[in-house]
Amino acid sequence: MLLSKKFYERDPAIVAMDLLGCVFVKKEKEILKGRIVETEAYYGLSDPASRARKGKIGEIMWEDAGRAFIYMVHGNWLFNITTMPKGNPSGVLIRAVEPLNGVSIMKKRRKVDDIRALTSGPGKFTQAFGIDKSYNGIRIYTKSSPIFITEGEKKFDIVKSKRIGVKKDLPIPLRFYIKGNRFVSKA
DNA sequence: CGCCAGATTGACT
DNA sequence: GTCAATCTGGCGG
Repeated sequence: MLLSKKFYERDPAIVAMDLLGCVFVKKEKEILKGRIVETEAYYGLSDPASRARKGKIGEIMWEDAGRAFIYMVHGNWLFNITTMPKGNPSGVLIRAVEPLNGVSIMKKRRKVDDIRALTSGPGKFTQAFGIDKSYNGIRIYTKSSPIFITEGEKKFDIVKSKRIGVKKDLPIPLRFYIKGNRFVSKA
C-alpha cells in the first residue's frame, strides 16, 4: 500500500516511527528499493536544530505534508519528508535503509562492494539512490512520483535515542531505529 | 566578498 | 580514537 498524504500529516515523531519497516522506492531505468531502518524527527521553530527558518531551502518545511525536503550538509544530500499540515514546519529525516532492489546500481554509485556500506547513513543513502536537490519539493504520495513509499512488515522492536550529530539537540529522543538491524548507522 | 557552521563521511594514528 | 574534505547559504561571530 502506498503511503498517503494523510499518513504524513501527523506529528513528525509519530511519522518517523511508523516509517520504520516501510519500503522506499525510486523509479529509474531499474527500480531502486530500500527498507527504512532508521529515521529522525525535526520540528519547526521550537527545535534549535531545525532548518525551518534558514532562508530559502527551509521554506519547504512550511509546505504541506508528503514533500521531499532535501538539504545539503558537509557535502552530503540529506533526504527528508515534510510532515504536518501546511504552516507547521516539521519533517522526518531518512537516515538509513536496507537495500532490497537495484544493489548493483548502488554499488556503482557508492564505489564500494560491501553491502553494509551502501546505505547505512543519511549521506550514503542519498548517494546510493541518486537523490539530489533536483528532487526538492516534489510530492511523494502518488505512484506517478519518481519517489514514493509503501507499507512494509512491522515485526520488530523500535529503539529510541537522541539524534545523531545534532549540536543543539532537544532533551527528548527523536531518533528511531529497528533493533538489531545491521544497516542502522550506529548501534 | 570572505568566513564559518552544519542533521557527514572516510581515511588515518 | 582523531581529523580533514566536502557544498551551500547566511551573516559580518
